[in-house]
Amino acid sequence: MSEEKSLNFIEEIVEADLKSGKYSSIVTRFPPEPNGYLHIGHAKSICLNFGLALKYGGKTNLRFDDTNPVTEDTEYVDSIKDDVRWLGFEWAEERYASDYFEQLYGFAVQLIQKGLAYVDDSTSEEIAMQKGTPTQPGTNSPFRDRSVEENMTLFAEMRDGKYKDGEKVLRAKIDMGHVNMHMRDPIIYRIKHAHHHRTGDTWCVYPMYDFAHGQSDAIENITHSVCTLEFIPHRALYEWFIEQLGIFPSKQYEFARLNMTYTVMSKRKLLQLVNEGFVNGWDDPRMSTISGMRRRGYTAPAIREFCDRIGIAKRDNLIDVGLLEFCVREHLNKIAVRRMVVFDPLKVIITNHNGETEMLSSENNPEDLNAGNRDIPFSNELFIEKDDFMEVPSKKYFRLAPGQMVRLKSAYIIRCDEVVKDAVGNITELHCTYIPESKSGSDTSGINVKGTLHWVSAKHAVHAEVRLYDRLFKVEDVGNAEGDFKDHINTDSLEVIPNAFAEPALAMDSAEDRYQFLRKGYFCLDKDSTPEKLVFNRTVTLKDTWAKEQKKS
RNA sequence: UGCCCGAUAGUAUAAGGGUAGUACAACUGAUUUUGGUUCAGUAUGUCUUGGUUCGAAUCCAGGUCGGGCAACCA
Repeated sequence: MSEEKSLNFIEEIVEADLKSGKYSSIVTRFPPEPNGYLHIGHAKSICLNFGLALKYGGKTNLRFDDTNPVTEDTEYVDSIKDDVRWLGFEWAEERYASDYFEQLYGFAVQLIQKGLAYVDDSTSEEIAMQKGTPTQPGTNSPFRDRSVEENMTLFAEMRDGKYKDGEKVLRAKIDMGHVNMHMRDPIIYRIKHAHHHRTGDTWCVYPMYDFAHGQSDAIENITHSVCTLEFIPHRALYEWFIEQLGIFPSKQYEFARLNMTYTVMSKRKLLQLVNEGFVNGWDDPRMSTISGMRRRGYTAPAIREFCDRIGIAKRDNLIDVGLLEFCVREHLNKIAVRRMVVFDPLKVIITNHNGETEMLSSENNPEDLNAGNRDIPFSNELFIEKDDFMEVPSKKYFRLAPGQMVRLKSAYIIRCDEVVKDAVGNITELHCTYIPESKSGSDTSGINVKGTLHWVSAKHAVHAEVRLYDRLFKVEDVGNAEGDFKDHINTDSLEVIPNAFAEPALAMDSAEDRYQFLRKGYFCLDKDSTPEKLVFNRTVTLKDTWAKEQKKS
């Protein structure tokens, strides 16, 4: 049991900090802004942050970074909590940056008193001009040298609602010539007469991210504040505030965010897909959201496994969505019960069978014998998949063809004797004979066949709607593709089979079940399903080497 | 043209001065009452140029390439 899994660079830092005695235990946090649903990229961050605390003994807070009331909403808070729990993690404490508004305001006052912050009357355009450019230093605001007393008065008046949105801001007084743009007197408070989802109308001044995040970390004694690469330039500011305020020295570490092929990961783009009707809501099974994946039938262990396999590093990456699908199949193969469902039926008449219903037994899961067996009715009228018959079979085709034999899974071997067609020449049914001695489990026929097909008895079949999903985008790297990302949407990403034929056992299972429809893929019950009308989502297909073989020719 | 971050098979990720490994993907084959699963195997990689060293993916220097940095967003 020497599974010596190598550490990622953040684990190395944590281990070093623990070993050196800098900390005796760690505290991390997952800090979403409640302005959208969580996606698989957040899952990576969740697994990292919660995983660290789990691995090294510590705790993780869930903290909502709710400093911008105009975009945030409790709907998102609720969905985020659901998703984190569903992924299998428990937070030590549920916190909100808005819990700290009074404290944060106090920090701002401290800065003013130290002469390190000032109220600026410049317009946003003027402030942008003052910033300079990455290659040119900025210039001081004409309001930069207001007295402490004047700043105190003005800032208090801002809080009291004396000014309109945008009329004044509070800025940190650092260095307009700094090479780091974020250190050029960043805005730390702005006026927004807006209703906040938690504090209501108590406040009309709100701190900026940079003046809330690090301080919130410090308040919570976060030891390792892990975020994505784009915050690297913010680190200097993060540390500057902590130092000037003399508060707990949380440290920020950055890793590369997840990018995945054939999908988008930004909340802005996901929101657009929802608002403009390209998908049916945040939990549409084609979305990269956690809730979408959940509805699609992805399991939490599979997503956790995926996050574990992709690793943590600092270089930009584009992960093959195939790896996620692999993890999903890997888990589902172990837990899904097998059922037979025919999507595109072709009728088969067994001419030498008397038509009486015969109950056959089949294993629920060959990977897990404890899953038991279920009964399947067999009779003289069956459906098989149209794909599973070829009048003129191609070379390596070993399904049904005139004169050929195949096994029906868990039933009998049949031979195709006659192809029946309508006036136009379409195949309407097949007449076959079955080999009574070839019954599954007690086969004395001595016949060997290469193909095994799934099937259902026509008169016992239950009806179901099946929704087949494909990738939402046609190009691998959507983020770097030419033009608007919506130009690359795959318009065939949803195919609905309104009336598939399923074996009766399927009607008696529960919503939590995961299925493998034999030779078709993994499926789960959709929330639209009712006892009168079953609706299934295809979670992921089975690996299909036959399709690959066909593509070659 | 300033500053910051990065560069290892197709895609990710290890190796922390001493045999370049693992996973997914690809390809061969075996097994199979799912063209699934499982098993065995094959091919493919250190951005570049110098330097240090007995020895460099690793340390140093220059270059190249990719990404980021100027929202009253987070």
